[in-house]
Amino acid sequence: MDGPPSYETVGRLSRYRRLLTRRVETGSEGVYSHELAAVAGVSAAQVRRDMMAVGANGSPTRGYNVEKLVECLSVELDDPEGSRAALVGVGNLGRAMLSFFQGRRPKLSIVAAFDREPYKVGRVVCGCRCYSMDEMSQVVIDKKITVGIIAVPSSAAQAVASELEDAGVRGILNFAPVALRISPETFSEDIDMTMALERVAYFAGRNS
Amino acid sequence: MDGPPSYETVGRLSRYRRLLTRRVETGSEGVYSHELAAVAGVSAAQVRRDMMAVGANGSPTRGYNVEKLVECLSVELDDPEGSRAALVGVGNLGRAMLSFFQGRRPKLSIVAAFDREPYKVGRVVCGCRCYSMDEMSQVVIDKKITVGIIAVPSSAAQAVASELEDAGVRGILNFAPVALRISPETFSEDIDMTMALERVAYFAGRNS
DNA sequence: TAGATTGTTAATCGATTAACAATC
DNA sequence: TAGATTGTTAATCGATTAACAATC
Repeated sequence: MDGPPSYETVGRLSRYRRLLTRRVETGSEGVYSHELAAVAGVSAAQVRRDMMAVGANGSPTRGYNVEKLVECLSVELDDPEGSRAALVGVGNLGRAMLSFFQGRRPKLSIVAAFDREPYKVGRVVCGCRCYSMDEMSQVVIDKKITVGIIAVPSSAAQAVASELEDAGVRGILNFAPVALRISPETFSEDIDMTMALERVAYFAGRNS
Repeated sequence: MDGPPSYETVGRLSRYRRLLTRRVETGSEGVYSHELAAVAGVSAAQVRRDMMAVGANGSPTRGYNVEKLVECLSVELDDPEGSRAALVGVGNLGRAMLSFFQGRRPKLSIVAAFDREPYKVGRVVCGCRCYSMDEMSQVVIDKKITVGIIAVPSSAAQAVASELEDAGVRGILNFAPVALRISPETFSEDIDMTMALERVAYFAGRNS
């Protein structure tokens, strides 16, 4: 395993960090790969491999030092200058994202929200100011926003994605069930909840 | 490719169906693998392979008949008796799920919602009745619910999962960022939005 | 017919797991 | 020391892609 961590690896690193952060609070010192594996729902070999990827090392007798590990994971995951995200679409889903993220991570925060509805503009939702769609490009530029969250109806998603990209956004989390046409330099991840629910329904009971 | 369709395949099948349903409305007759591939964001070879999995076949001159294809996909994806889902946790995310699903699919519907808050109980949200948590097991049994959506805080997720399982649920869509301990007969899919956003931030601009 | 596409197998690719010497 | 765990390589596994004969 050389080269940068893969898509899957980064997801697990994020998960490990959250789990370990809880563990720091309970005051535990060390953690073995099989312990972290159990709470994360992966194999112990996978954990050790991922630890290699971030250059963390442990001791055969004490396992990995929890605090050091959180530090290692943060060095890998966080941009030292921090990342700022914009939310586009302040519907139920958008508000869910805002409340999930409410000051969770010091190095990653949602610093602006945008909505088409005039009555939402100017309001502060979950600690985040809501701007009009017209202000989007300017705010994204001014606040040096590099991450966009698309939580608008499918019909509007492509236009929003293009505008975000033009304003400098280089990573998009897209909840609209459409394939975005974006430049290969921009990373995008799609979360399609309808698809996920259909899949769960499909497999429900089928693996019995 | 034999055996049942994989996790990834089922996801794509669901996506294909949605895309094709739109296409039926516009009245197109046939679709080539490369066309469907383009809108779905996958390769043409992948589409043809997936078509094999559902036993659909096309013509070298006209491609796949769109209506037939939707039918084939539905035969594979839908339970003939329909599937009923329960939503647990009527917060922002829960309401987002309800509004996404509002009578979208005839064979898959959210037929009950549950929440701890007394003021939500008895109300109808997005066409779905909200019950108290105490009624959960009974309603799940009575309505023959087989799919559960967990949109409650992490601290409550495991208890909800266990109770759903005991009441007969065999598929769980879990939005809480915890690894659920459930029986191997129950299928579960996790959607971890915080992890997804951290991952997007990580890769933003890094693949340039 | 000529040409593009389908259906299917073999090759490739990447991620996960197994195995085990080195270590504490 | 004896025993469990780490760090790392090789083996496995599964999914995607390439290739191409068959087809319309």
